[in-house]
Amino acid sequence: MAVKTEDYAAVSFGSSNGYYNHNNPLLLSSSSAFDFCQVEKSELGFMELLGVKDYYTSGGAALLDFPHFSPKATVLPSSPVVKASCDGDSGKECSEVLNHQHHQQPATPNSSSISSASSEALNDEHNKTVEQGVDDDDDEEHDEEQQQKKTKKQLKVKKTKQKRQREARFAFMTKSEVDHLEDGYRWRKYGQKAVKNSPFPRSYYRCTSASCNVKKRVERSFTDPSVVVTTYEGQHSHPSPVMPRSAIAGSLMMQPLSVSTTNLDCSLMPGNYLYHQQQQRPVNPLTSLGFAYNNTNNINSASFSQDNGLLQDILPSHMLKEH
DNA sequence: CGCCTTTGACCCGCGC
DNA sequence: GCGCGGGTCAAAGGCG
Repeated sequence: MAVKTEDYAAVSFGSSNGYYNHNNPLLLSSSSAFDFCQVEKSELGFMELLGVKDYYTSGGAALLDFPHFSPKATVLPSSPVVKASCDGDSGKECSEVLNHQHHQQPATPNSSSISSASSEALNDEHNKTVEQGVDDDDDEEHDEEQQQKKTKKQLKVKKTKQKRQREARFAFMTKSEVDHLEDGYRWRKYGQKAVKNSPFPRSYYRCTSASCNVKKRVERSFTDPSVVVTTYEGQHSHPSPVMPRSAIAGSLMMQPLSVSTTNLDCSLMPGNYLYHQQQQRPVNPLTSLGFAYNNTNNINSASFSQDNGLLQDILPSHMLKEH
């Protein structure tokens, strides 16, 4: 099956400890974005695939400058990272796909694709209210109305589907106790489906922001129930609504462990998640992983020094001792 | 009351 | 044409 390279930018990453398997059917079939993708091992780092020059890996784990994963989530690591080669043409690397997509769809908050999507949605809403405004007791006309509604609904579905195919998708595997990871955005669940050959259902979420068309799917790996596969689709047209001040303070406290992260190409990131980071605070991979972000976990400098929490999962012990 | 989840129904694409 | 699986809708209900 042929897939246009601009349609999908599927990125997955696995680990040296068995999460990635070249022949793993889960990785290829659990998300429809991967149905068409041939996954290959690559020497590229995950952040590199996304256009990030500086990143930090250690001991098979990576500190990704990524949306605020909940502290209970471990981002499954960087190396070896997989690249998705689409279109059955093994010569095409994922980085090319991403760049291609970047050129085609500049991820400015007011990109044409986003504004057209929202205007279409508005038009649909308008049509709906116009239809509902016609209150007729005649059964025949009522049936006709129902028919029209049905037809328009179908058209709407078709339109959204056409649009959907152009959205880039990014899939991530995280080791997490909770299915729905905190990533700094607000989501509304709009569906849940059983996944074939899996005891775990797949959940469908949509960004609650009015004009934002970003969706994500969350499912648990049936081969390893501790692994959650999250697939983002689309790009946020707004900054993250969840950015408490404690995150900023926390990022400063964490600075001894921070690494420089420069030359970031935000447009390549799922959900444009670096938007607020560049605007509001220094980039810090640790805060991005949620250490300083989620104040419900009361992670502060004191508790940090005593209990490293997720850091123990991510950082090798010798690194923790250094601080 | 607003926001969110749940869940059955529905639509669509695809393979046989 | 039919069945299956993926994705979405929307009414109903829960919760703070």
